[in-house]
Formats: sequence, structure tokens, C-alpha cells
Amino acid sequence: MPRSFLVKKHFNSAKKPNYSELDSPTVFISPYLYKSFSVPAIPQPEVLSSVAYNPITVWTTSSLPLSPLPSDLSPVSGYPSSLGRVSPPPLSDTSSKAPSGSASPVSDGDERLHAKLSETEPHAAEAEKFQCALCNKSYSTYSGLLKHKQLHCDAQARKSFSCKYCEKEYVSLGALKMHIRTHTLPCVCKICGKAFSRPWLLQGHIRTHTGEKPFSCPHCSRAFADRSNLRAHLQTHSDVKKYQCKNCSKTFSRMSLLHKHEESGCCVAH
DNA sequence: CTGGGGACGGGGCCC
DNA sequence: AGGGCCCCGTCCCCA
Repeated sequence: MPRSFLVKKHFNSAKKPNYSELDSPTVFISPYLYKSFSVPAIPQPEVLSSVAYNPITVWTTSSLPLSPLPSDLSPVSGYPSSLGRVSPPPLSDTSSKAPSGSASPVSDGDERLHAKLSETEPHAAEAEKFQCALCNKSYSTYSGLLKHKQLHCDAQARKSFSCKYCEKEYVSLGALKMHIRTHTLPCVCKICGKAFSRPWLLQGHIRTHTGEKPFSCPHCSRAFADRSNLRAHLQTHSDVKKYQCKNCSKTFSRMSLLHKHEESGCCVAH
């Protein structure tokens, strides 16, 4: 019996593409995935070792290296703040995975460079003999032009792989191609028509049809179709949960639960 | 309300 | 270079 999540509501259509309205043709995934439907498309994984999932580190929201956007980090203007899913604003260089809790050193450096460049920009009245072929900016000295090219235009030219579906830019074609898959969703489920960006996402989805749960908990009889869900489940067997409130020291199995706890007022009450 | 499960997204690493 | 996989994470739903 299909659960309601299979008809997941996407409140933000801008974030979640409408699979039926993609302007690029979708390609059905290779038939090998369906060669034997009852047999998993991926090799049966070994039962995960409990050691690998025995967390030692206790994180707090203040120490999390990849904590989601805290409340003091509002989205960059121009991007909808009503996104149901909290996601960082597109960075100029998305190939670098900077912690969302801190400014990207790349973009920060770029801003500083921009400021520096505007300081050194020649006055219009001055003779501007040296012109940048890329942006047509003129400089009175060759060193000024050289500096501009090295610090600004050449750097910009290197980020020349732009997504035609959104504003993201990538430094490599491979990174861009992978990103574009999130728009084109070339992996389509033959059973329900749902589309995915990557084959293994489709494989995981197919398990929702087959009921296959290859990831077993070594501590109890539960099994999961998704390794991440097993990882989260293993937290429930741990006395000390991974995520700790920095005020009351209560620990939680998921960061989202810690966030809920903090938002509910624990930290205010203490 | 809280905790947990299900489904899925995306970057990074490895081969 | 590109695909497969891992890991971390989010969102939604339900008990």
C-alpha cells in the first residue's frame, strides 16, 4: 500500500522541478536495473559493522562543521526565503564545500578583490590605454590591467561553466554536468514515473517498490532500505547521542531533533 | 510534542 | 573524465 510520501507535496515548485514539465527529454535508465526486478540492482551489501556506526564525537550546534543555516544566516537576497528546504544560497564557486556556518573563503576573497579593484580603478579623466578584452575595462597602466586580469577577469573566465537552468556556476564541466542532472532528472522509475538525478537514487527508490531492505541493524531485527536511515537508527541504540544541546547537555540522535529542542525554548529557559 | 522512520538531495572521494 | 558509492544532511510523516 503506497504511503503518502510517495505523493510528496512540493510546496515550492521552484525548488522541486515538475517531472512532467521538464523541457529536456528524460532518458530511461539502463535496463540492467530492471533485469531481474526481484534481485537488487546493486550487490547485496554486507551487514554494516556496528563499529563503523558507533559515534564517539558529540556535536553541538555550535561545533558542527556542517551545521545547517543558523538563524543569523539569512539567505542572500534574491533567493526565496520561503524555501521549504533550508539550503545555502548559491555560491559563486559551488565546487568548494565550505561550511555553511562560515563565509566561503572564495567568495569572501572575491569581494575583497572587488573592493581592492575599485580602489585602484583609474579615473575616467585619466588616459586609459590598456583595455581588458574580456570586460572592456580600461586602465591607465599595464600593471593595472594585468592586476585586473589576474585577479578578476581571468578568475571569472575560469568559472565559465554555467547552468542554463539556474544561476550556478562551476569550475569544471564535470561538476556542471553532475549538477545539470538535478534539473534533467534522467533516471526515471519505470513503475511510477518518478525521476531522479542519479542512478543510485533511483535504485533506492526502487526499493520502496520491492520492499528490499539490505541494510540490517546489528543490534536489533530492523532493516532499512537506505544506509543513511540505518545510520540514524543506530543512534537510537546509543546511550550518548551524537548531537548535544550545549545548554542542558541533552543529546539527540538527529541534528533536526536538536534544532527542534533548541527552538522549543530550552536554550532560552537556561 | 517528541522521537524515529522513510525517502531523497547533493558534494566529495575513489576507481 | 565519468560513474559508483559514501557520507551528511533535510524534509515529511507517523506513532
